Amino acid sequence: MTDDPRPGVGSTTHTVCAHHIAGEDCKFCGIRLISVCSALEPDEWASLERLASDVAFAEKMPLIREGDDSISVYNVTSGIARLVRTLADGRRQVFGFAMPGDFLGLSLNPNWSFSVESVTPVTCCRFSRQSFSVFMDQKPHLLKKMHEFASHELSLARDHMMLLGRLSAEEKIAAFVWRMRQRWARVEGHAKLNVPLPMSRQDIADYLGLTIETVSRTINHLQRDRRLIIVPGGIRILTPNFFEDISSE
Amino acid sequence: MTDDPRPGVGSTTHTVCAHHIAGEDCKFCGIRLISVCSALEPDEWASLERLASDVAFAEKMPLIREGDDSISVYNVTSGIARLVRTLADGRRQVFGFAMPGDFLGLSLNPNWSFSVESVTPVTCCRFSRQSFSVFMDQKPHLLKKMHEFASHELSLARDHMMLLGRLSAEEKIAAFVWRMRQRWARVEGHAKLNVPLPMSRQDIADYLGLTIETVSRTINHLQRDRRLIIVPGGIRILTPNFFEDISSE
DNA sequence: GCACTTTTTTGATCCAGATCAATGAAAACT
DNA sequence: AGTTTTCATTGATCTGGATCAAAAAAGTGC
Repeated sequence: MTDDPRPGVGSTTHTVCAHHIAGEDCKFCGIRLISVCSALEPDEWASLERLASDVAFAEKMPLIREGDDSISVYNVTSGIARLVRTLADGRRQVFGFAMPGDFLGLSLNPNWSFSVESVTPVTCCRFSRQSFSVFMDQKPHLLKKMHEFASHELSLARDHMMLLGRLSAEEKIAAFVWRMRQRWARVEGHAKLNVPLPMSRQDIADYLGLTIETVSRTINHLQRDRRLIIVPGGIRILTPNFFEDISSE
Repeated sequence: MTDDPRPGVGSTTHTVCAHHIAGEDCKFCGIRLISVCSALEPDEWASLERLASDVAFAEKMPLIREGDDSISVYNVTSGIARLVRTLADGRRQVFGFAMPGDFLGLSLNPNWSFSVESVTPVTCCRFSRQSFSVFMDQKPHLLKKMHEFASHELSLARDHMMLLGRLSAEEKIAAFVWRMRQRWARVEGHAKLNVPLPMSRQDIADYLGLTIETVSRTINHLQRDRRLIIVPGGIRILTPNFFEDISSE
């Protein structure tokens, strides 16, 4: 085990999925302002901190398995993970990508209805569902924030239904690129034309209800049309208006 | 105006979308046990009642228009309505069907991100968003129930993403029929093999990401295979296992 | 009842995206 | 450096569901 201070780097191996990091301080947490914790006053962090443990996952590791009891809930602090459900015959649907500030376990269900797998190395702030639930019952602000997060997710889910049901392959890819740009903007505080896409083409296909071949062809077609450039680890947007128009239509 | 006692019948005309019904009593409300109101104690109903007004809509009337300010929120007490978004070029996606016990306005957004239109005559219990929000802040049980409803909707939305992204036309229709059966069971207290489908083929198509022709052909194909029978206003399931298996796969 | 509108069904044809099949390119390992 | 594995790209072909077109059925109003 190395002592590389970067989250998720050197802190795990391929044989160990997750390990505990000495509890860090909410005051220094990079996502405190964009996560559900933003509902809490500084003096409330101390009590929440006592319930939390930090965990790190190497890339391509399961954080949560569909059907498992929901023993823990998580606040993603770094990295990116996919929410996914697989049918008996292997067909897969990716519901979304969890990024820093996202909460896993918004619903109060006793077990998970989807799996979560790290795409990059991921670190999370983990709580036992039980103790988090008790804490929430004592803090109506936090419950209200959880409800805000859940309704925001519901709104994104409906946008995605529109995409899956009614957009063409090109429109799906363009909307996806634009959506990822907005999400990075939230995490990083500003929007860039360079959009990192750390997930595989297969993940993108399963998110958009396409095949890997169609995803590849469509992205390369957009490059040929000078709408974007494929760069290592992502793409660079050349014509923002094109993407914005398709996404807001 | 007639005095037909059935909800939504005779109480509206084609020129008037909605009208107020003399405030009724929560004690006699048929949906009090399945709606968000189930979070409240009998003595709390009185205070909620003071904020409520009953409204009725004729069939095929707009309850809510996408983009409008969210001035009111609604508890559906009878009838069925569709939640729908339309693109500039007319492509339409139906997000779901609101039935008795469903709440419209779970999210705290200041405006609506979809339209709601009555399919059959609909009656609702209406609240001003402002006063409902204040009431909710005073009743953490109610907030918790709202959060439960929102997370349940989110879970249904994810089921629907799987359907839209990865199921075949036949699977979509079968899953839809089974889902409608379960929803009626919740409203009526027991499941039946006769499944009323009051919405048009176009609504079903826009819900499932298909065309009206494919919906018609697929339902008729299932009838030819003796999986169901088309009956006036709906269908009758002949082989429940077939539908259950497809839906739970 | 009969004309008129709307909705559903059925048939013929087409095409966007799936499937099948290599090939290329980048990591990961020896 | 060379070998293996994984992932992305490209090409050829196929097909499920869309589109186009029309007939049948179910409402609606007079």
